[in-house]
Amino acid sequence: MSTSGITIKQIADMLNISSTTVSRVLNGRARQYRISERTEQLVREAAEKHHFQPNQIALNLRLNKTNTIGLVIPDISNPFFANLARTAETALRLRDKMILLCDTNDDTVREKESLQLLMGRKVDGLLVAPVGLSGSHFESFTHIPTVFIDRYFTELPIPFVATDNFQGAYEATEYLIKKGHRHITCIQGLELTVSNRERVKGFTEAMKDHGLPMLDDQVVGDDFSIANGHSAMLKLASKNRPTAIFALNNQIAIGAMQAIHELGLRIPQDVSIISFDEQPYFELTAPPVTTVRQPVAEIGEAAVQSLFDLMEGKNVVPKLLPPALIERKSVMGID
Amino acid sequence: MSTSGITIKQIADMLNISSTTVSRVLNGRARQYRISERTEQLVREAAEKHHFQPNQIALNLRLNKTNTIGLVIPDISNPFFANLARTAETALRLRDKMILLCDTNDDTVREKESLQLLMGRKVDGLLVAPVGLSGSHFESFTHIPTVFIDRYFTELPIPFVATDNFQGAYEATEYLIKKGHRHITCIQGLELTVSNRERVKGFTEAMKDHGLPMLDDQVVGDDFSIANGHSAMLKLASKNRPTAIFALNNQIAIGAMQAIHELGLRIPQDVSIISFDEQPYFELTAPPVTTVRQPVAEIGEAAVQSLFDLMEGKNVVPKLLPPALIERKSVMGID
DNA sequence: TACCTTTGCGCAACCGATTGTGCAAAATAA
DNA sequence: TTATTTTGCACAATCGGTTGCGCAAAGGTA
Repeated sequence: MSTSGITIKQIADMLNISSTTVSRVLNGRARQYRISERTEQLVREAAEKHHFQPNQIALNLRLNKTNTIGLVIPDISNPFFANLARTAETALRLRDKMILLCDTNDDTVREKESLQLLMGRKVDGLLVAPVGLSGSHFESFTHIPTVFIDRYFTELPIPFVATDNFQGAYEATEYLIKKGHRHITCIQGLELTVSNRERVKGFTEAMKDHGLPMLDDQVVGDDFSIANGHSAMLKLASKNRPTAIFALNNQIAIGAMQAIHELGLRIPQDVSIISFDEQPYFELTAPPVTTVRQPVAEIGEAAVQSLFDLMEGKNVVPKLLPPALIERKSVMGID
Repeated sequence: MSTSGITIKQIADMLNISSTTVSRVLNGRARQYRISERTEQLVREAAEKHHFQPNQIALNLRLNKTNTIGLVIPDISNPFFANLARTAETALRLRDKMILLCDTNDDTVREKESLQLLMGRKVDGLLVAPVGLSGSHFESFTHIPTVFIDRYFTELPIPFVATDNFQGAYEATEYLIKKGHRHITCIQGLELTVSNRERVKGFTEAMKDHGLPMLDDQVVGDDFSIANGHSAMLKLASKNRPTAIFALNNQIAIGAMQAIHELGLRIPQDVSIISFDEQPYFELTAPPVTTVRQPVAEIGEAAVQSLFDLMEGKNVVPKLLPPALIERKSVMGID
């Protein structure tokens, strides 16, 4: 019935005491400020009876602290980020923080906008998977504790927690090469992201280390979507089809596989595929997909931990967590 | 460099004017309050120069409005809810609202806790996929605009937007029956949710309408997780194995299929399967899975629209959106 | 009785904005 | 010149809490 909860002042008026006293009782400072036991009782009962809930907004303003963390990610519908969000939510809940969610759609404008909005809302900290390669617009944010997740900028003094994308991509590529593949195409995601760049680097480095020439069109595609995987694969098949595809995330892999099926090609006989981002269903596809697993839960938890360390003024070092190759049936050995 | 953004008062002091004037200029009320053009210019320049961003917390308190919506869902890592979250985020961003995200893990305690927290933060509205069958704890929340998504309580005067779960389940079951299946087992999710109950109802109703007896253990399982699908399927296979499985969401389907594979059984020759919740990868599994598609984007958008109608005092009617059966290869015809 | 200590609590400022009202100075009219 | 209107802006309350400090009344001591 109460329109919006009772206030401390209303309780005070009911009991004919000051709001100061009510506040002190409800904050457990009754003893400290010599509030009589009788008054304390009365206050507690009234608060209980009317389901008193302190107005966080007022608290935020007074204490200059919102107990809120901004989570800025490119795509919550991408299971990788959804899982990250979940572990972060859980970890933050344990620490009495809530999440303001921003989905940037990997759009720089939307990202900047989101950061502005979160600043205005005075979040206590930021967890962000940034778009772009330079991160120049983060320099004006150095005063608010920020931890990058999944993507980062090494030239900025902002800690990050991410998969060792280079290593993961290198191993995946090496795996393909050792299986005898020479003509491998990498379908990449958004070029303007560090995770993509590192993966591409791992790919090219492995190719080079094994003496394989990098051809034109050996890295194709332009974002982390299913649609991109799909269209890139269609194009690839129409030309000089590679024997193996390295999909730089789970969405791209789905799209590529859809295209392969549509074309009536078989995996892995006609084309092999390996994907970044392990997902439960990769075990069930036809055939099960060999993937590079990212330690999602570890990333989420470590990021939250780092953020809290940062907020407490501790020194925080960036973390690159090791990926793991999960071998299944989507890559054929050739000779 | 600024520790946390400049305030209206600081601008006022710099220009030797009052914060009132600054506020009025920045709110475009200069003309209305007869601020001179010169003063207006000075204020605008100062604001621009120092990247003035109004403190939303102060605004919230003063205007009694937070431009924040609470999104309360059971599991953000479930792609169904992740997609819902994404469409909601986009729709809300267009309307200048942000999302406070709560993942309840389908736990009543966590849900209540989340609602309390969101109340304290004075969200302008609530989008929630509730746990439980009765929703009694929502009665004390009637004063804050709320729209249920995916799940709901018809006895409460709170509008909802959801799939017509009964119809979807009925059609799926009927499809199995028409394919000749007689021994069908339904692996359900959390019994204490309306969506689950409606789906189970659709299942049993279809069975009854087609004169098929309901046996013991014809509905098994207890939550919407992969683990549940997996363990339920293992148990089912060890006894009197049904010819078809109806998985009540995508996660359960994944788990069940994993189990089927582990057991060395074939889909659909040994056991057919049909799932709720269309997902892109269901097209790629071995075999592609026949599913009931929920109109996720429509639900998300309609829910946000309903919430705004509610906040504007309009009359809002509950919406049950039609599902669609997507036929693939995971159900075998038998005779 | 006079003085000191303890008890119990309230006053008022503050956080950063918005907003109704008031009021001097300047401009205009009579 | 005087009265009136217009211009240009500031004061102070308000939102709902927290917190440093002050102070009267009660109790204790000499």
